[in-house]
Amino acid sequence: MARKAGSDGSRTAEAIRAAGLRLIYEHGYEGMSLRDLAQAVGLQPGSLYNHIATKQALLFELVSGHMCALTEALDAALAGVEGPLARLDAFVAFHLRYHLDRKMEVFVNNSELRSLEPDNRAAITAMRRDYERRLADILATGAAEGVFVVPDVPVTSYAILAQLTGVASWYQPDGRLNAEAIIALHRDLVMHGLTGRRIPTAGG
Amino acid sequence: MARKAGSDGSRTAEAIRAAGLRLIYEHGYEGMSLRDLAQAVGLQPGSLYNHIATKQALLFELVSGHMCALTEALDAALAGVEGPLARLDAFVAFHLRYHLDRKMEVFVNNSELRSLEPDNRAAITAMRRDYERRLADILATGAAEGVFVVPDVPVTSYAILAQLTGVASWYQPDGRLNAEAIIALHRDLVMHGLTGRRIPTAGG
DNA sequence: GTCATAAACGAACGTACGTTAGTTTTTATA
DNA sequence: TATAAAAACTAACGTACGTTCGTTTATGAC
Repeated sequence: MARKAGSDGSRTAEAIRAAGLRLIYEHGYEGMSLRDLAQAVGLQPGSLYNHIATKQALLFELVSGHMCALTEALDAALAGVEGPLARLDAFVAFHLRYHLDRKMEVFVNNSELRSLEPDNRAAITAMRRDYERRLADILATGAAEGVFVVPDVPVTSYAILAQLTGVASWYQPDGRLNAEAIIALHRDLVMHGLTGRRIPTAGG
Repeated sequence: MARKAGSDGSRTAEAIRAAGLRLIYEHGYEGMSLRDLAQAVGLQPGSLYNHIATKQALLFELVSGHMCALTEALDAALAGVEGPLARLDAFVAFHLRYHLDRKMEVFVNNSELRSLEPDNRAAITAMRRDYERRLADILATGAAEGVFVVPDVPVTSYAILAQLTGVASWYQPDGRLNAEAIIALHRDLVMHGLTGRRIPTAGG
């Protein structure tokens, strides 16, 4: 046997990325063997190299792809939203909604930074800073306008991000609370935490 | 060569645990080889087996040891503290202080649960639930007394825990803010988030 | 219809892995 | 001081790893 009937490079590449994400999520980067990955997509191990350069390159693709999509989607969600209160509200809702359905991406991004080679890790770290800066800017503006109480912008933004991102580690789509309820709960926690007073929300 | 002069079993075992924690933190459980570990403590690979049963047993020892010490220390910190406000305050301060200096333990506990064999993972998960229940109890009591606004106890406790535990991922002892400032910032965030009003603190 | 290329195959290379076994030397007990 | 136990050694077992190589078959452009 050689090339299979109906085989399509882009579809195979996508299947490799999907199975790779799942296997790294389940076993870790070092714990996933390329033989396991090949079997998951129905290939021989060597055939993977028609679609990936190295195992390390696959990890970097997965992690950087997630960061790119995340930042791009955030910018779209914040476009046209004015004022620190509304922008923070939009940030919280976006970040939660985006992370609720991507628990594998989130876990891999947080636990496998150490498995990236130095240059790759530096690139991802820069992308994370870029994303975090958008929240920090909202907090700084709100603090300057007297809307938020922010004793320290970087630490406060880390605290908020940790709280929101943490949802990905326990959320189940068929769980007790639906996504909207979870978002509302976190928005209140964050808003009250920063303003020290209850904020009336449109939803009631 | 055989047994070394001055060698002491308990001291070697402790060195193995310390080096094992660091290596798992740096390379992950699968990424740490027992040959690396042996070299880190100045032994031949086979000699490790005088002190550990298997590589898996070492991981379980590290993770469960951390959870035991954490829960025990929390109970000591909460002993005699009365009332949900004071108990939440004590919980936040304790959890942060304990995690600030243990970033390796925290990371390993959060990222290597998947590397535990099923029985071991179940045991650790039970210990985590036991710890989390203590926070949930504080929140439930506070909500019943009308001190806290808690639309959902489990999700709120996850949110608070994620926020506090996240500090371990970026904190540096020689960083810009000292531990006390970080604790104060998070205590305010949590307290205002739950009460919707500013709480005067003893420290000002 | 020809033919370059894409996409798969089977087989292997060299290395590293967790673990076991048997041996040797130090320490502690009586 | 004899001796059992502790704690190290050397050596090796069988397996699995990431990756490379040459080959084979299907696809798509002219």
